[in-house]
Amino acid sequence: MSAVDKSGFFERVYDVAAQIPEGRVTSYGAIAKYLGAAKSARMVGWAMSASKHRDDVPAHRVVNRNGILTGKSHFGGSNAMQQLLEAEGVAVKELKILNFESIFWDPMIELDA
DNA sequence: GCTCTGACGCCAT
DNA sequence: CATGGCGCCAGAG
Repeated sequence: MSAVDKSGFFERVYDVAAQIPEGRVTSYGAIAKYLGAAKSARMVGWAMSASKHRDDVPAHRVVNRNGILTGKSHFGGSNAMQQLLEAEGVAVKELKILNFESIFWDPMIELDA
């Protein structure tokens, strides 16, 4: 019995998100694709909303395909998401991650799918 | 049991 | 180049 039960779709998303290194970011689509559901990027973001009560899931490190903090609105209503990213060394400009490609963490590569 | 919505992504216009 | 609509899967009403 592991600390994380990967019985459902949520747990799978949490497992990947939890492996995102500090100062790095990934996209919903990248995680979705890694899970085998490339077209279900929405499910990933949706799962994240349910992960708000989880400290193991750094949802602030997950952004959309454009590197924009789309979920910022769900992050307490303030710019908390951007603050968290900048605190980790991620440059963010107007909810847009700078050098997004440089800090992009792809599970398909890092986890070697 | 059916319908609507939803932290996205890509194609069409 | 910008805007809109459809598709995907799963939970909640």
